[in-house]
Amino acid sequence: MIISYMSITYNDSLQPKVFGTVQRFIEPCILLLLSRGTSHGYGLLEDLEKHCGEKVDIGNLYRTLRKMETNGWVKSEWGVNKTGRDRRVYTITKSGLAFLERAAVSLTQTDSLIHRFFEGYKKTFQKGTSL
Amino acid sequence: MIISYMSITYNDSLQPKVFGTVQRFIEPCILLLLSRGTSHGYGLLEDLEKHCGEKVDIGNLYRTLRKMETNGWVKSEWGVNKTGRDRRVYTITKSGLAFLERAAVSLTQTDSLIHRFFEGYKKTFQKGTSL
DNA sequence: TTTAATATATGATTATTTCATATATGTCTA
DNA sequence: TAGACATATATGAAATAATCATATATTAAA
Repeated sequence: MIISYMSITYNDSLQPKVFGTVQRFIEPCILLLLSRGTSHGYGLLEDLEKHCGEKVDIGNLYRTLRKMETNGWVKSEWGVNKTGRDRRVYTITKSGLAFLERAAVSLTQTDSLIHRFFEGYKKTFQKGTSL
Repeated sequence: MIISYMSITYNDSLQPKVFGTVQRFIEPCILLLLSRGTSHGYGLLEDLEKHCGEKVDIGNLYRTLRKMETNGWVKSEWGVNKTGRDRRVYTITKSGLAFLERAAVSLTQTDSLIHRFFEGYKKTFQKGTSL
């Protein structure tokens, strides 16, 4: 999932490149959405972009869903779709809910780490510095 | 840098494994420390663990410093050390300060993304749910 | 009929992190 | 003085994660 800051990359390209994402942040996001009701890959894509305000790599999304099923956090089955092609519909499992809970706790730590950075940053740069 | 949440991994191992870190978070952290004064790799290791409260992979730290030098965010030179072996001493550059600023802005976005997740999470789970 | 939207998926590559290991210097202690 | 330990820098190899490109199928609309 694309979040966070822009920068030049390490490679030769002069193109600015997005980086600084929270690794595997998409997983708790998916689980949160599925905890409200079953959904399918493409539907999750739209919800993730709406709720997170960020672009999601569609290939990554489908691959992640399969991996999450391997982990036992979700289960899927083909659902008939009258208005289009059939969809693989995902449901959250008990194990998935438990992971979501752990992820939330852990993201609190991530959050406080970022805030610790901000505190230090403000302390250093807030008062009339040249930069 | 080790932060964030624990989980089982995708592979066969049953060992819990740390994941969910903010990618390349160590870079703005290093730059913040260097903006306060020059330092060397091992010294930064200690400061990062003290200020961030987290373990840092030493190999990753040294490699990152070299990459940051390639990017022009820091410059280094060998400094004589009377009490031990010589150290490679790093100084932040103007370009490094500029990147630090951009990173801070970007981390604000990361932060608000995590908070948006928390809001949704609380809305779904706060009121007397079974889980 | 061809374009677009919906829908799922994988191959290949790149990026990033972690784990293991190698090297060097200085201090302390048995 | 030999060995252990802390300090100090660094790279090889592997694992992990994300991105980019592409393939396929279905339906609606132009």
